[in-house]
Amino acid sequence: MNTSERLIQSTRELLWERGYVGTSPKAILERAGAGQGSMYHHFKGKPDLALTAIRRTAEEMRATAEGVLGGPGTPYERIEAYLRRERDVLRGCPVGRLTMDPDVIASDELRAPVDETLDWLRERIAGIVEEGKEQGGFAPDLDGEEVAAAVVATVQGGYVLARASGSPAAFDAGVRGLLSLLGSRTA
Amino acid sequence: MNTSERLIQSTRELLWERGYVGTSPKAILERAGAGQGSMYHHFKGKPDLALTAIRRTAEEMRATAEGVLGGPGTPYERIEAYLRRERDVLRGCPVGRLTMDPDVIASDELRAPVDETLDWLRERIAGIVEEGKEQGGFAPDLDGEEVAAAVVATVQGGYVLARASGSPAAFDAGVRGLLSLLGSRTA
DNA sequence: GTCTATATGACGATAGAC
DNA sequence: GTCTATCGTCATATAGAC
Repeated sequence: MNTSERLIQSTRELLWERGYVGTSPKAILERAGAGQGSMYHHFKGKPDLALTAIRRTAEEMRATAEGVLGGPGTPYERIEAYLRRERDVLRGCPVGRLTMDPDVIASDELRAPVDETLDWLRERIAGIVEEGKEQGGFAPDLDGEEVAAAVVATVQGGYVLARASGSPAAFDAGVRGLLSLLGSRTA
Repeated sequence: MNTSERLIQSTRELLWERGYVGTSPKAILERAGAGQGSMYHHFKGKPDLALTAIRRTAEEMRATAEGVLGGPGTPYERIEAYLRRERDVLRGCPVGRLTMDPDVIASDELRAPVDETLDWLRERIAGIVEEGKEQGGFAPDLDGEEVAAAVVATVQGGYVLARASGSPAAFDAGVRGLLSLLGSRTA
């Protein structure tokens, strides 16, 4: 892996672990095994490198989600598969956690990939719910966008509960709770 | 308000806006209109002041939630009131946001009030769900703890969606989505 | 391209005057 | 109790050698 790529990967890891405000160029360089000069040769500065890293992470998360949501099964099963997919729960969501970062929220450019990713996810799930309504799997009075927002929020909030308690149990409980409500609205 | 109290209030505001890592003693002092000496006279340092501030915020959040959850109405109505209660959605949750702060998670002492508050909230709501099951308002196959986790997660995750998009709409959609699922399980 | 050296200011804390 | 002065370190970036 070349230096530029190592810088991006190190930044992705640190943004996930410590957020934007908590990540210093120095820490990135140490992890990447590079000197100051390399970073400022390949990138304009910390925001530029972070933007590249965030875009990469966002792309990857989208691909992972699509792998489950676009898989086989009924609409309910695909949403269940998304909710139950294996996660490193205590690490939190590498995209969602950035919404708690003041510098990310203050910058339209840094916030954009976060917004686009979560928006895409909600739309994707909303479409699946609508599909389920047509097929008769989901109750026709459900609103796809609303249920999708609840699904994504349960995941994002599940990370919060898990990290607060230091255990993935609360995440899993929330998922089971939502599925128990959703499952009863299926045929 | 005395200096000690001003320091606590300023810290509470900054922790909400910028988190622990993003809040410097200097910023606290400027907002409180105090000098360095005052802070180190009243508190041992940044972690000590932050702990005091977090405990205060946690207490207040608990009281606010109890005001709604302990109010009148059926179990469903009280949970609905909690979910729909007025919030400054784009500011996020002053307690939940701390779970994304690496230094808070790394310190058992700083994490404790966060954990206790969210845990209390889940237990409180779980009890209301169980109450609803006994009264026949909620379907008997529901698990109180699981539904409670889904309720709290929807709120915490709703903040994430709202902040990502820069609009409270996604929070409201998630709440409506969850209520539409929960409402159909009531008598 | 990558490195080290350097600059400027911020971070978190201490010392000691008043 | 509150203030200013000072400290050693880190954050972010630039300069310029190799």
